[in-house]
Amino acid sequence: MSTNPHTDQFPEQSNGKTVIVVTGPTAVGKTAVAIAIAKKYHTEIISADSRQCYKEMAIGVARPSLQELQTVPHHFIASHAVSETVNAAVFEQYALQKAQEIFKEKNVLVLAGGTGLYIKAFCEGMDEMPDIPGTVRHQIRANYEKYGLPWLQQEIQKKDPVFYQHGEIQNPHRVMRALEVVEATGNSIFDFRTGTKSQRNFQVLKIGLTLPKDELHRNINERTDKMIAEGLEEEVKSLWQYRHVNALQTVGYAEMIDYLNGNSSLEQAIERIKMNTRRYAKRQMTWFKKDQQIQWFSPADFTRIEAYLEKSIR
RNA sequence: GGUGCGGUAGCUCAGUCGGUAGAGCAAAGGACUGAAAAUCCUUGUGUCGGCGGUUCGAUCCCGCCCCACACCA
Repeated sequence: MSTNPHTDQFPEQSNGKTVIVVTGPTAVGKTAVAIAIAKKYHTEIISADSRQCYKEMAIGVARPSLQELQTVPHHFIASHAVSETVNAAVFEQYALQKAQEIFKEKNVLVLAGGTGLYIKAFCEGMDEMPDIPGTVRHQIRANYEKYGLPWLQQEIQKKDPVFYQHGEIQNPHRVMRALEVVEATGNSIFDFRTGTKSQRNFQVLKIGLTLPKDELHRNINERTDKMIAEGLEEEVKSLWQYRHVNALQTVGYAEMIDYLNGNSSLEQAIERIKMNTRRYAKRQMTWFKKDQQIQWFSPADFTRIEAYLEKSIR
């Protein structure tokens, strides 16, 4: 009998290939551990970070250093433009494609990052969803800007009463998504969400990194101060024309934009970056705690991580 | 030293015509399948500065003390 459910993930399909997921809250120390694992297995890293993929954003998203990026090949880092549309589905396709390429030469690869939804999309897949014409999406957003949440709720009640009853109707993002799906297809978004997990032809091992809260907060504070010292303000200024795109709706950027708009002092902006990063880390932990496949380690405990991997990789 | 104004939740403050108190922010918990570093939901007991007094009953009134700020000497 097995004492470890994770090694039994996809017994038939594992095919001798293994994806080592390295995840955990922001500023916990994922980069160093991921690189150490990748070096040990002479393989590559696919980032699972929804912000480090933008080539114009480096300082504020804590992109790995040039030296780190040269040590081990990285993918989905500085790979897209801030003006491009990147989302969980785009990531799934991109990462799966990269994984296939890497698996031609190697038996192991590392997927490292803190975006829980992206990791889930990679490991379990997402349901097939219809393409939404850009005009439909823009029209809905424009109306939301103009008339607010009540308009969205009214529309969804008319067009998708089931969602109105069971969906998150306080959440503008979710209502807009549901609305664009009914408008484009005539069907409720619930009809497309089957929740079936895709079978992958690789074994998945999930390593979660965690630290006591006070240590994590110290890391966050130090890293924020470092970002400022390295020129976050200049980076944000250089992206000024993009300040409204989704990529810039990011901790570190939003607060600096506020400051540059004259809505706060630099000191206030820095404090708010630290605070919002703490909150982000908390939200990440809320997501990860539910994932029973994750094996938790301290980032400093590489010996135990190695031992776990050695006994689990097939 | 004198006068004035304060001392209420981690912070900023409201309030109780005397019946043991409430907002914002912070914080905590949670949700989340095409914006996810986003977005959304839930949660408010604290010697009402200290010690006495009046009162059936004081955080509220009275006295003294401590602390902060301002002004006058």
